[in-house]
Amino acid sequence: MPRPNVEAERREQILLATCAVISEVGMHEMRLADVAKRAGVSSGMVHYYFDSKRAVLVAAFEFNFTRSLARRHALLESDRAPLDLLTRLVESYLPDSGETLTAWRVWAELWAEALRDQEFQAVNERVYDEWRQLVVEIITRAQENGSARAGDPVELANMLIAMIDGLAIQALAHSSHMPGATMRGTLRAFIATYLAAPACCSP
Amino acid sequence: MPRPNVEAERREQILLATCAVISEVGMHEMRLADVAKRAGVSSGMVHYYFDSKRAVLVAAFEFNFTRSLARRHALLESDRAPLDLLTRLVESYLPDSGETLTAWRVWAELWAEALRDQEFQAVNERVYDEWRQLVVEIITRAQENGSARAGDPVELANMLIAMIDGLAIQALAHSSHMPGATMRGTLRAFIATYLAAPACCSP
Amino acid sequence: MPRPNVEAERREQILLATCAVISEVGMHEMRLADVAKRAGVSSGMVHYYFDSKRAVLVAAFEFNFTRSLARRHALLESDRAPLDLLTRLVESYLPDSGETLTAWRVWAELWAEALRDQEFQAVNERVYDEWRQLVVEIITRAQENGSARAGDPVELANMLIAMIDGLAIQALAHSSHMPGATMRGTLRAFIATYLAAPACCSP
Amino acid sequence: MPRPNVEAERREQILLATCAVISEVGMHEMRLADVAKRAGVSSGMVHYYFDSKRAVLVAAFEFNFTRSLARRHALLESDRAPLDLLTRLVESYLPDSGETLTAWRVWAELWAEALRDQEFQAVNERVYDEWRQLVVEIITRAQENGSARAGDPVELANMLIAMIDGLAIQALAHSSHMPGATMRGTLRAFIATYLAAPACCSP
DNA sequence: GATGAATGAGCATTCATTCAT
DNA sequence: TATGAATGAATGCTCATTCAT
Repeated sequence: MPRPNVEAERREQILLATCAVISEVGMHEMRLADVAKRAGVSSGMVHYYFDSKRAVLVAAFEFNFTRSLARRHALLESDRAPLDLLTRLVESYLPDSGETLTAWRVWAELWAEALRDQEFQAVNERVYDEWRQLVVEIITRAQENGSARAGDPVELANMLIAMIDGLAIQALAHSSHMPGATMRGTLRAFIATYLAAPACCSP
Repeated sequence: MPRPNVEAERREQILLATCAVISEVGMHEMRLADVAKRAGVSSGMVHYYFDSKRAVLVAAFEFNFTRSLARRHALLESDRAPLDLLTRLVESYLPDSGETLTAWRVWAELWAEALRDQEFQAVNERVYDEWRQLVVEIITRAQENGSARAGDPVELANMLIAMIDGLAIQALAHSSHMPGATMRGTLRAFIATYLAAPACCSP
Repeated sequence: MPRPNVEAERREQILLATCAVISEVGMHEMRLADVAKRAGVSSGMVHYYFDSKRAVLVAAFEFNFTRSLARRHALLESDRAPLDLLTRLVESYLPDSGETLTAWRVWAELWAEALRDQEFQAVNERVYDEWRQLVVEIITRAQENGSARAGDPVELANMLIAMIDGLAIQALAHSSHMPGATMRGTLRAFIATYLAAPACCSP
Repeated sequence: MPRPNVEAERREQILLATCAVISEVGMHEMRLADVAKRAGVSSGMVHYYFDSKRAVLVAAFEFNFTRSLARRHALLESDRAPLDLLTRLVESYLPDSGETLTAWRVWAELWAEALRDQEFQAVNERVYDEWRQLVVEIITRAQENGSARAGDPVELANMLIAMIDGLAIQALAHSSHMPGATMRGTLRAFIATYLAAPACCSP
């Protein structure tokens, strides 16, 4: 009696292993044999569920993003004040802890490859926009309750998420000029002194 | 009679070709045979001047940065007002024109690889800090003449250059949400509304 | 359902081809592609069963010795008088016939390489000592039944096997001064006039 | 004013270096660049004096033998009793000291290659026969003065020199069963108990 | 569904040889 | 004589992919 959804189970098993291997050695050094071994399946199995290495990678990038959001589900569903939520959300992306670090490294691989690969560009476009919209919405809510400065929320969101990415790259590359603390401080400063509404003018 | 500097000439010839190939196909798909062909030399010659493919890559990353700065030499030596200089400098990095685009793509490859390779990390650390210092100095001069807001110039520089990088990644990945114009507008907005001193208060 | 011993079969197939190629062109000119072609397998298959060319060579040297002994199994198990057995054994090593010639050439390659390679030294030590012990035992039995002269059987064996090797080298190098007949005659003379007990003195 | 015999000088310089390198890494791993560096000349120079790597090797093998004999000139010209001379000559070939060890290693390379190379076979034939004749003459003189047993001196010489070679191979391969002392003892025993005339029968 | 044996195209690297100087 | 820059053919090894079982 075939167990239901053995397919979904196997695919997740393989994609989890894929993300781990990408994070450790990069997508170019990643061998399907390593993925198979890590997932505890045979190499033939990987090809049974995915047409090619590239297909595994594409699926893994999507999977990486989906899990990344899922890990923040509780935070996003909490009823914190928008700017507080934004701060906590941003800080949850500091590339220091285990899962976040792995996810960042997978992200970085996707970016590098998306420079010249249309399929990866499409993945980036889709998931990165989902992430942008999330930030836009929070900023909009913050503007609505007066805690954020006025201005195009998309532009403000782009500033913030681009800054996160740029800082993360240096942090991930172990730059001595960008330890986690500096990254956190820089982002906090940006939110507090730029995104937040000026504490002025009140009577 | 030793031929003068044939070595320096050959190395530059090879590194120029290397950057072009990295930009086109990425460092992993780059073949030394392609580099040789593009440089118009034999494959053996590449190994005559460089120990390995990796050595070629490391040298190419340094070379890419050095040329990048050199292209901006005239701009940097001009006697523009600091904030104007900063704006023009930043805009010179919009990844649209030929050489700048090539340089960005090479940069992006270095970053992706620096996540897990110490030698590339060292290159990134060295050249990225040189770039950061350049921006820090301009911001400091702007603060000194009152055109930039107060605050830690290093933190302000980090915000700006991280934002440039993050926006550039999306632009380079051909995200429809980040065309060149949007990138330019976002950076201009950041400089004008955040870095620039508030145009207030003057009598 | 695992196919039975496909591995052992494939390895033997490859090692047989390896010995043939070593014999023909030497271990340094031997190409894994030649081995693969001769074994009727793909080049990748050779690497599937052996880690490296060196690993193939080491295994081939052992294989060469093992087969060499196996070919003499019937002779060694026969119930000939020890000295007669020794004579026939020695003569079976005249490097004239097909398989013996091939085996000698492989041996010679091992020796030359063992001068400066520890791994090959270990192989030589192991298999050459097995060969020495075989001769020692036969000489000992000959001494026990009075057909061989007294003396340290190991020293006598070393004299004999060293002489075989030294003569074989010249024979293999096609020296006009050491045709097969001369080699045979020299070894017979040594056994008859030195190893054999003096036929004297009996009352 | 060209110095006379700069050619002879250069050739010797190169051949000396060649023998050293062959002894250290073998003729197949020997690089002409290594030889040039060791000889203190440019790589182009080696090809100026020798047509090819093979030509260097052939010359080096001859050179190796000639020097080997030259080192024993004083011994051979001494007026020792033939059997004493033979013993000392044989012992001078124990592969332990510096120059003798080097010479043996070069010899061994020649042999291995002579198995399948006609040019090297010719070199071996020529110099090995010179060596054999030397031993034949000493044995003949020993027989003439009654110190050596009767018998075909060529066959006796072949036994002796083959035994030397066979023992040397194991000694050179660092076999734990054939240290220098064992090799010496075995050769002494052969000369004393086989080559020497039986000490019997004297009145 | 699942396995793993088998394939073979592809590439960095080495080095004898050449030749302009 | 002498140099060393330049060549390019040659090969061990990797790994995505296939497919018989």
